[in-house]
Amino acid sequence: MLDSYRDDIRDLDLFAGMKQDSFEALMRGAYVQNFPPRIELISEGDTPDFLHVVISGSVDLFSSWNGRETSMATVRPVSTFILAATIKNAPYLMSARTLEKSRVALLPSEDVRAIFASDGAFARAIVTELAQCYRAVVKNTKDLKLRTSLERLANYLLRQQRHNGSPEFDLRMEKRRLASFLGMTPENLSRAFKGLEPHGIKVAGSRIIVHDIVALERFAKPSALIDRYDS
Amino acid sequence: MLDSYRDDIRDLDLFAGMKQDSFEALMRGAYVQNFPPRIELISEGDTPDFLHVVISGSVDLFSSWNGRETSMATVRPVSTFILAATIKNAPYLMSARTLEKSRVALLPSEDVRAIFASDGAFARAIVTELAQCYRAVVKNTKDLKLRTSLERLANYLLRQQRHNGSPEFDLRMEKRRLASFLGMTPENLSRAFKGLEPHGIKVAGSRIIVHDIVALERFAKPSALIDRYDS
DNA sequence: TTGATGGCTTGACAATTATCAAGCGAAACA
DNA sequence: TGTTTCGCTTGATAATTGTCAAGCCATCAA
Repeated sequence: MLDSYRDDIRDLDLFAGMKQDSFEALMRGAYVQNFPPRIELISEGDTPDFLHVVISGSVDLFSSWNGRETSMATVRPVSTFILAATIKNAPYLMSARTLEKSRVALLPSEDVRAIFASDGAFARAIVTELAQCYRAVVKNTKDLKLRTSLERLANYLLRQQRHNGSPEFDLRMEKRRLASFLGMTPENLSRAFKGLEPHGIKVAGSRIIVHDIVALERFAKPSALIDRYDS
Repeated sequence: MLDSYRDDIRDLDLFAGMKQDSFEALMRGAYVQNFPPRIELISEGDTPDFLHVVISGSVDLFSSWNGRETSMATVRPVSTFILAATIKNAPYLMSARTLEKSRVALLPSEDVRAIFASDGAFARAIVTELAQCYRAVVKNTKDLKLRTSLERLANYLLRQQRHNGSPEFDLRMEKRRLASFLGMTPENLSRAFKGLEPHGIKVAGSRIIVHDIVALERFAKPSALIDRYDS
């Protein structure tokens, strides 16, 4: 594996504090692979062979049931995904596919579990990571259960706006996938954008302009306990 | 603290493997308290002072936003709640209230974090617990996003039926709270029960009779990756 | 017993969201 | 350059879900 990839991985909170021996043991069986867009990396129900680390590109986590499909999350570099399944050695609950050309490091699950068992610092880092993931999913559940789709979109745009720091930004994903992520149909999303125009939003293709943040916040009523990535 | 409570706690997976020293240190600052029904134990947004362990009774975890409220989970003995917030020392994302007269052990958060940092076995047990919780919430999200309310109710009843082992059982919670947990209104739940009558369900008050499991399963299409508590 | 309470149910209606079909328009391709 | 493709949008309609109001019924207390 290229040193630069190795350094990217080492810099992740998950791997930064572990013993050098452990890290090297983990890297020994690891390898990096390049994938074209729209390749399914893992399928829900499968048993985890590898812990995945997205080095570049991006990955969609999604789930299916009864012919329906929903986007659960987007994984962007540099971060891992499907840690919980790897640790528990339990079937994946979500599938993953590349959204674009992506580079992914694959760390054998057995190695991850072995080192988890022997390296206390690694175990503690996993705790922090899982606690973070858990809280993110809880926030998402609150978003889904307590808000209408219009409110979810409004708050999503506020989070993006805050993240970008600018009142004008591009959606970083297809609208159809955003719709799925927010738990609505593409048609409904299209109408929701229209519905936010009286609340300070202008849309031109994938370009979003928040021309009245105060109005948008008045409508969206963002909450730290749902919308903040930290905390 | 009574030895029997101490033993109950020690028997939890979370505490079973830790060093005896660590456990005793944890118990030193811990105490048990009795609460009447409908007492709010913690409020979302607060900073975690204690890790809670329900010894007897039951506790509702719920969240609010903009005057709306939703039930997120029920905690039954013997198990802990709000572990992630305690470990991260981050604000509670959910509130908790007793559903009935309950006995709860309170373990000071600082002690939990200190021992988490020093006892590797405890850290590993926390990983397992958090991974479990994370996966439970992911399943819940899939349930919410991929199913209609009628399908959610049908699958909920199948899970209960499986759990009880009998085709006939009592709902263990108020219908209004079940409705909230399933992400619907009480009125809608009432109609959903009616809607399941053609699919093998009979309802008499809080008594549920699954008189045609095959029909119910044909409608509900349960999935291990959403509906199984294990895996 | 009587009355009050509160959860549950029902009906009527409204809001939200999904579905289906058609058309638009930008990007990709021959 | 023209054609195709595909995501997005729009309109019409249907299904789902929520809201409001009223009534039922079991429980509990006076």
